Amino acid sequence: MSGPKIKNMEEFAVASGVSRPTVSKYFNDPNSVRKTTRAKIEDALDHYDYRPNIYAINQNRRLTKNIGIVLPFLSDPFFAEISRNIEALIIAAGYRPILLGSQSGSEQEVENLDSLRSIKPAGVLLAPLGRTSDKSVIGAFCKDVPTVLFDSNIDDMGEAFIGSDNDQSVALIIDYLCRTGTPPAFFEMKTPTNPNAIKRRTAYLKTMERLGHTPHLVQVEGEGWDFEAIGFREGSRLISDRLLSSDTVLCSNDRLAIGFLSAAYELGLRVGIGAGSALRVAGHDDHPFSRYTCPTLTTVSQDYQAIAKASVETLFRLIEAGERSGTRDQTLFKGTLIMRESA
Amino acid sequence: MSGPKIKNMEEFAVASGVSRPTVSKYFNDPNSVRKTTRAKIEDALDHYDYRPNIYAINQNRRLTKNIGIVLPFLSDPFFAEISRNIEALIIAAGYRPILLGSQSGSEQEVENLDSLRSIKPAGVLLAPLGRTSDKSVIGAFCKDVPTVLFDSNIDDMGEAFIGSDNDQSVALIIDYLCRTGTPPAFFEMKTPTNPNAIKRRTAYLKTMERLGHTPHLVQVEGEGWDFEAIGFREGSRLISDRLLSSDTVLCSNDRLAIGFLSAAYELGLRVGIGAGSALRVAGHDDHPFSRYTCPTLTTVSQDYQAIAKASVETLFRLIEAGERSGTRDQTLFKGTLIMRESA
DNA sequence: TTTATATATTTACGCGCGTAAATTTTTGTT
DNA sequence: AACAAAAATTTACGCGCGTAAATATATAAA
Repeated sequence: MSGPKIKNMEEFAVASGVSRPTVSKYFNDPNSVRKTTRAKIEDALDHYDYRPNIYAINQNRRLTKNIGIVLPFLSDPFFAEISRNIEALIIAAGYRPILLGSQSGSEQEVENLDSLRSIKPAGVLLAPLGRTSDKSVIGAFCKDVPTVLFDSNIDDMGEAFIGSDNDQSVALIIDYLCRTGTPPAFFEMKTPTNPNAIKRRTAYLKTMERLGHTPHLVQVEGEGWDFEAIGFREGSRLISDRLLSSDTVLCSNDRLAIGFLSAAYELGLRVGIGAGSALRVAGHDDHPFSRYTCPTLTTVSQDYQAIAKASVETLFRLIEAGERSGTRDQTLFKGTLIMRESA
Repeated sequence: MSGPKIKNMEEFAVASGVSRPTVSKYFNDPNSVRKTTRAKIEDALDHYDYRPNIYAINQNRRLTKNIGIVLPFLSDPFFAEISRNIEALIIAAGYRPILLGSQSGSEQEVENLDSLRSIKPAGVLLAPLGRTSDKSVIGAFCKDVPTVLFDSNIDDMGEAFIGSDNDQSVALIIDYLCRTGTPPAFFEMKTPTNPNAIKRRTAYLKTMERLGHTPHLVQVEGEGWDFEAIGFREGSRLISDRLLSSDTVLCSNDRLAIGFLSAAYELGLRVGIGAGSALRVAGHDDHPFSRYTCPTLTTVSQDYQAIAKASVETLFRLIEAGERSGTRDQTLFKGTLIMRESA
């Protein structure tokens, strides 16, 4: 790590006793050069610490080693967890993750794709905003850049979709709730922010019908990503005004449930499965915090790791194939029932 | 947005009827060209949609428009919130934020700085791991790249430090707790992961001494960033085994407190300020979730927005000055007492 | 050893843009 | 209308690297 400063690949080639094109080849893929040559280069590498100029590399390669990751909202623990997993896998594969969040809406989503385009990424992992996404822009982008959609599907866009099976997971928890008590009402936002909400609503209606129960949607006002606040505010209102038609509430996601539970606690309403409880509350996602609510939250887990792993692997398969497959795979992971104290 | 495809600045210059160097000047700073020229360019801009190649630009500029942001842990809600604020400010200033997390330790922190270096950033905002950071590497980095430290200080490194005043905030909440009940024990990890923990411990000891109370440190085992789990596990143990010497517990941060509260709830121990409560629990940070715990968490807030704003502004002042100031500013924001139900 | 094959070297060009210097054109002032 | 100042143009070079083609050398099999 000492020696005179190395300015560029030319100088480094001289220092290592190898020609520049060969050095270039090495950095492109260390295994593409002979063992003895590799040794020379790597020997020089820990004498002179040199790194090829990233911009010069990317300017001349048609494809970079950049992988774009576009998420609806970086601060949501679900997406934070997903992105952590995805980033680790991308780095392990020798690529560079570029993480972008579309928090302020579809304009920013478009802007994110635009700025990714100018970065010439090898591929992109996109969790679209969903309902509010600009479909035509996303469609055009997917045509130009190998893109795998995850978390939230948009029909026929991207080369594949990886997500969780909302039909299955919602049916699973409804089934459980019905077996152990009153059929649940469904607590959600009227115009939901998070991508899977509509799917879950539909799944709720379908499952209730199948089981022969009358569905009951509780659709509350609220916008943005501050779900706990919405769950708390609207939960308080529903409880105080006795607007709940069932003693069992299934929330569209755990963050709403967290707010709801907090409201119930504050109003002295006892939540849980035990005798003496007036209300059961369940969620969806197995959010990192759902095991620390009071009472702990019964929910359906999404398999974060599996979704991350499958998404990354699918994208790399796509990149390495170098061509579009023609078909569009959909992989849906099943949810698992997480039985805790709240329902 | 139509017309024939534009490949490079040369072609775009022809299309807009302006010379290439002038176009280059425009993209560098739109206000540096005459109004009529700017009009021509911007006119062409929405006919031909062209964006300069980012890699070619950055290769030739000694300084890019990239700003690095290095955080200890991206999934921690505190850092998620901080980064959201910082990113918005950087984009608003016409720069490009590059967000990196050092979750797996000091090696990754070093790697992050290394990879930032190769990106020729105009400046870097660094929230170091703290105790475990490799000081010599960080010191060398700060010499080469304009760097502002925030959240966690390392003596004499970087051009400035922005953080919160742990002495003040810890004193504030201890003062409150003492006025309203028993002096608090201090609940923390024996070898803390998060950067400010040691400062808070010291502040606790100092304040207790000043107030004439015997301090009581409750230092528990645990590693990593899963603070809620540690708070829950160790909280359960302390409560079950009656190891708490005080009926008031101040947690080193809100996430530990969240786990602790959950443990207390599960064990049927009533937490709060009201009569009939056996324990008071307080936290530190005003974590986004602390208002939804049961009971809601009394804590000291850190001014996320102020820290983000001051950090970014300090960095830009540094960048625009173009030189090192010689002095090293420290800005410490005061905490505010957030009185809720838990203490 | 000879021979076929794999790998390295030499040479040369191009990527898209920043930027400097000299020159020409435009602008605003008197 | 004349002039100085400001801005645009022309010309030319360089950044650090990818990559292609022709050639030379090293390796492994015969």
